[in-house]
Parts: sequence; structure tokens; C-alpha cells
Amino acid sequence: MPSSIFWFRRDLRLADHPALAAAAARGPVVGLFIRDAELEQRSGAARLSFLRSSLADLNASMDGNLVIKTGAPIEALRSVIAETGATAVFATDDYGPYGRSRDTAVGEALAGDGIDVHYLDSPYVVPPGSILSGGGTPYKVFTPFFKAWKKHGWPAPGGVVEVNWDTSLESEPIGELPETGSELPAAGEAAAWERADAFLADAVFRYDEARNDPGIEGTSRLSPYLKFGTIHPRQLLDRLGDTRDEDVFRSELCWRDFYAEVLFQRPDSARNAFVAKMVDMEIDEGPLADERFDAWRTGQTGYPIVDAGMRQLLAEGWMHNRVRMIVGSFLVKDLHLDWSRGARHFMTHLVDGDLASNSHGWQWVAGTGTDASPYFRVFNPVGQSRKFDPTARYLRRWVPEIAHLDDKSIHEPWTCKAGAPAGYPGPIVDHAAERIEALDRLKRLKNRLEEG
DNA sequence: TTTTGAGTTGTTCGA
DNA sequence: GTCGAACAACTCAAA
Repeated sequence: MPSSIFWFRRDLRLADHPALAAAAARGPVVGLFIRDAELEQRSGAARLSFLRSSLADLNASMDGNLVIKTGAPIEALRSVIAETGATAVFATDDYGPYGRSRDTAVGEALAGDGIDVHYLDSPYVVPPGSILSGGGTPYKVFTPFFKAWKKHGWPAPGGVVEVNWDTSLESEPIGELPETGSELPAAGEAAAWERADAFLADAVFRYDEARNDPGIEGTSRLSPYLKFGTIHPRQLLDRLGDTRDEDVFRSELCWRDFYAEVLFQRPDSARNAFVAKMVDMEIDEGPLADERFDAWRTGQTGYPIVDAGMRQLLAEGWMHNRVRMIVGSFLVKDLHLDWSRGARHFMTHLVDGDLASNSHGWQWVAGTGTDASPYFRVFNPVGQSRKFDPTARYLRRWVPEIAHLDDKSIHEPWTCKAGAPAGYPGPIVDHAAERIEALDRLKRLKNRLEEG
């Protein structure tokens, strides 16, 4: 039997892998990863480094038989087909805008060459497009989607796939690990399970509360592994019980599916407001806006919780989710900048950067997304800091200039009796004033819509 | 078709 | 310090 090619993309694991199992059932398999310059350009150093470490781990699990090719996917696939005489290509289906158009083009081209192309399974619990509301339309609200998703169900995870790897090809290099200056998590399938086991044995049972405290390890930290498929969400669901806290974690996995579904239905929503009328919202641009964006980006806004988050992002390629919301709200509602500007910065630096979750997380914060959240929801960066980091453990870790301040004034150093600490900026804007400005802009938008 | 209930994560004000 | 109400009205999803 001639070999099949298994084309790895966002599924860098050997367990619970239906698409790989389908390839393996057909005979020898060339395990291929294509270094696509188009995708590498979109990754910052941290994500690229994590990806390459994940590939190195996968290669080790495959006894060194992972084949790397560099170039446009169709050319790389044709060259492997020419070298091995492979007659079929298998891959896990991709539902993002770039992946869909790439896979359609590749599928048509290879079909023309007489090659069988199979896209199976997905990186999600339920593949996008499978869950529709009673009216046959896609869901736009999370809660009914969550209910339908649970009702729909999912297959039990499979075991490790036994593969007869085709060893005839020389591989190109995985690529250097770019210098990031970031502390990245350990990559690979075993590392994913180490993290998952630790989380599922302990923090998951306090998840509802603990996930909101950025000063402790209360979140799963599994997002980078889910991004590259070193673990599949099915495998996590299979380990969850029915306590309230476990159900909250289950809902977080469902959010990942939900946003993939929304992006699948509306590919334009990666860059543009999901709610069309919000594109007319007034945003600030120009030199002052750029200066403020730079202060935000580098963690120099004078609001400790915002600066802590932005610095954590640069240092770890990751930011605590509670803090993602706070810095997002600050960019959009205090600085009046376009959410997509913040989203692009996140996508550059996040190790777990996922287009669907990132774009729609930002749109939720900006009020341009799928939920009908009340317009007066503006995060207060001081209030959030006091509420969720009461002992300032997170602030002291990431903003050492103010670490000596007491637990009360550290959240708003400008109120410090001894005067503002040296080496830390004063607040670049006044939150109370900018909150009112944000509400005014929404009011003005509404008035314009009513007139027009 | 119409009706009804509900909607991730908030803030502020005043009692 | 704590608590409930107001914020302002709209869209979605199901019955």
C-alpha cells in the first residue's frame, strides 16, 4: 500500500486523533508539517518559539520521523507526493478564514492531481456549523449555545494512535527558537498532560472563584496547548465531573467552540465589528492616540493593574484572563482607541493567540460583539484591582516600582500620602472623566443612528 | 406570527 | 461596610 501523508497543523499530538487514525488505518504514513511563511509572519516570537518546541516534542514522540517542509502548502505537498508516491492526504479540518481558503485551494489542486484528500475532525469539541438554533440559524448568544452544545454531546476520546511512519524522507529543520526574552511554558503533549493533571486534581474544584484572582495559579493555563492541539478539549471534558466549579470550566471550553462558530459564520468579524452599527463609533487617532497606545503597550499608563497585565504579556506571552478584560476595557473606553489595535498587539505576543477567541474576546469588551451587554459596563481599573487582587500580589510581581506601597494605595499610587513613587508614571488619563466620555460617545452614536 | 423570558465576567448611588 | 436598585433599551431564542 502506498503511503499517505498526514499533514499536521493545529493537532500536534498522537493521542485522541481521529484524522491521524484514519491515515494510519490506510498504511504507512508520512508525518508532515509545513512551515508556511504566510502563517509564520503572523506569529510573534513567543508563539513561534512555542510552536517549534511543540514540533520538536512531537518529532521525538515519532522517533524522529516528522518531516518538515518549508514553502507554500500546495508546493510542499506536491514535492512530498513526488518523492514518496503517496496517494492520499489526511488532515484535521481547519475552520479559520485563512485555513479554510488554503484547504479549499489545496483540496481542489490535489484532487486534480488524482490524490485523495480527507479533512476530518476539528480542533473543537463540536465542529463549527454543527449546532444551530431551533430556527436553523447559528446561535449569537452564549447561554442557549452552551445548553445545545451539552445536549449535542461529543465522542469519548481515543487512545494513542499506532502509526507506521514512512521513514524515507529527509526533513528540513524545524527552525531556530527565536529569542523572545519570555519565559514560555514547557511545550508538547506530555507537558500539556502534566499541566492538565495538576489542574484537574486541584484548582478546577475552586475554579469559579480562583480563576478571577490573577495573583494565584487559579486558571488552567491550558490555552497554549489547546491552541496547537497538543491536547484536545474532548480529552479534558472526559475528565470533568458535575460540580459547579467543573461546570464553569466546561463553559470556558464551550466559549472556545462558540467563538470558533461565530468566526466560522462571520469570517469578517475577525477584523470588523460583529454588530455593524458599531463601526461608526468615534475612535481617537493621531499622534496623541499613538502616544497613549505606546504607554498601554509597554505598561506605562500609571494604572498599576493595567501596567501589570501589559508587562506580563511581554514577559510571558500570556496574560491572566481577568486582566485581559481590564486592559481591554482601558484601551477601548479610557483611551478611546480601536479594539482591533489592541487585538493585533495581543495576537503578536500571545503564546495562546487564537484568532476566534482573541477577536471576539476583544469585541465583547468593546461592546461590538455578539452579546447585548449594557453600554454602561465600563471596567473601573482601580475597583477591579482592589476586588480581584486585594493583597496586590499580582501588582507587586509585575510593577516592582510600587511594591513598597501599602495594600490600599498600591492600587492607585497617585493617592499616596508620601507623594507619587519615583520612577512610576502618573495616570495618563482620568478614569472618571474618560468613563463619561465613553458613555457620551455611545450616546452620540445612538443619536446619529436615530437621525440617519 | 406573537409573545415571553432572558442575556459571562460591572459601576455607582443612596439608604 | 453592605445591600439593592438603577443604569436604558435591544436582540435573541424558544414556546
